[in-house]
Amino acid sequence: MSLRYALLALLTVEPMTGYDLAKRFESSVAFVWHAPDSQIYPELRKMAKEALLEAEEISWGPNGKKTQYRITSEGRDAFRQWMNTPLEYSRERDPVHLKAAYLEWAEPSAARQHMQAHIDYHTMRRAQWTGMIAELRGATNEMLNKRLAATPEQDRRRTLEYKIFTYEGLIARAETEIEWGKQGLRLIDSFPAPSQQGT
Amino acid sequence: MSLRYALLALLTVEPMTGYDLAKRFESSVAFVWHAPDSQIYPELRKMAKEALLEAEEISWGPNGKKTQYRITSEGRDAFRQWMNTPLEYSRERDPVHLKAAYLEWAEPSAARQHMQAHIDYHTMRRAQWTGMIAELRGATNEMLNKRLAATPEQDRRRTLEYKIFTYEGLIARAETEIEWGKQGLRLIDSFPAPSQQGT
DNA sequence: ACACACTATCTATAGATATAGTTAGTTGAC
DNA sequence: GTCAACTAACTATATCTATAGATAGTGTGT
Repeated sequence: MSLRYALLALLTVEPMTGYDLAKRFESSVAFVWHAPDSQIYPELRKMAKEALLEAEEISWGPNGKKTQYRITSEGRDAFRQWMNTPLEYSRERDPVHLKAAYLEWAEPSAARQHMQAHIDYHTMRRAQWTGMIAELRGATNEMLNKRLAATPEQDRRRTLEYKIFTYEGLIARAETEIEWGKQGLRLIDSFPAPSQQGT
Repeated sequence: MSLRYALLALLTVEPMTGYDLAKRFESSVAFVWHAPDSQIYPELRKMAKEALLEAEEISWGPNGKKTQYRITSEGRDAFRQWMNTPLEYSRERDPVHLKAAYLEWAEPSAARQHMQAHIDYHTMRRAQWTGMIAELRGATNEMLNKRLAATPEQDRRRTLEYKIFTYEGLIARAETEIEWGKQGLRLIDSFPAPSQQGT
């Protein structure tokens, strides 16, 4: 349901093709949303049909062409309206904690690996976010610069600060997960070798 | 993909009907997984066909009957194997942070409401987990007591500690989110009333 | 001239998930 | 006794998501 709003968000900066958007979804926006191109292309067509986007055929080389999508004012309205609508907190789906709750079923080495993987994953993500904040603060982020160029001067600080705030939240979350993972490793190591269990 | 393992996890304690499981999914396991009964019943039938579960017809009242599912040794093996398999960290899908990144599009009152809802939601969850830990420590949790009764004495501490550890992780996460939400409120309030933007 | 990586798009399929019903028996309260 | 609330289970539909692969043009280097 949020895919379309993630697309709208990106298209508020500048018109893009499905391919451009798919690439963004692999990198910059991937921090909060992921979607494969096979989901993006149909959604764009659907949104164009609903007049949230305007499709424009652009020729590319002698025989090639591509479709660029530009957000319409309806699209902007829809996005703004979504932004003003409260989120529903949907039901949890958390395989990591599901496994953690039954860790006595795993062999200690596997249990350690789960925790280590958790630590590694969130360490990697923390590094990503930290890098993003540096980019934002150093004004070296291309998307943000384009966005700021199209933003009234008095709103630029808010735009920047909200993005930094978002990444800070993600960093804080990653750090919490890393700490939890370390605590898990200590807990696993505190137990003596287990008997065969769960039969 | 994890639905079946969540079901297996519950069925390692005792045989249950689809209805029992659906109820658990609304309460105790809901902390990590949610599924409606319309997903649970077919999955149980599928698992029975794959010999992970054994279905048994039980009469209930004069005319009623129900189907109770009991985990088989193949089911236990499958669960144990899953527990020993590393998790794939799949792509993110995080509407909260998606919105946060574009908060300048929301009216300040709506932005505040987002953050307040975030704080409220995680405050509620924290209270739930805290209560669960109290139940676990006080040995007043029915499922856990049944589970422990079927666990060899020397493994009971591990079983208990892993569950507490899981909830502690969820509490830590909730607290991080609450802090982030508060920080968000402060940030929103630090800005002067915005001009109409994003046109 | 050809190989290769990249850009651009689309299709098919399977599986997961959400929402909303329908049917029918049981149990307890009034 | 009958109504309501609960137990039990199933079905249908729509949407979302993942995975995989097909097709075809572009641009660069050799």
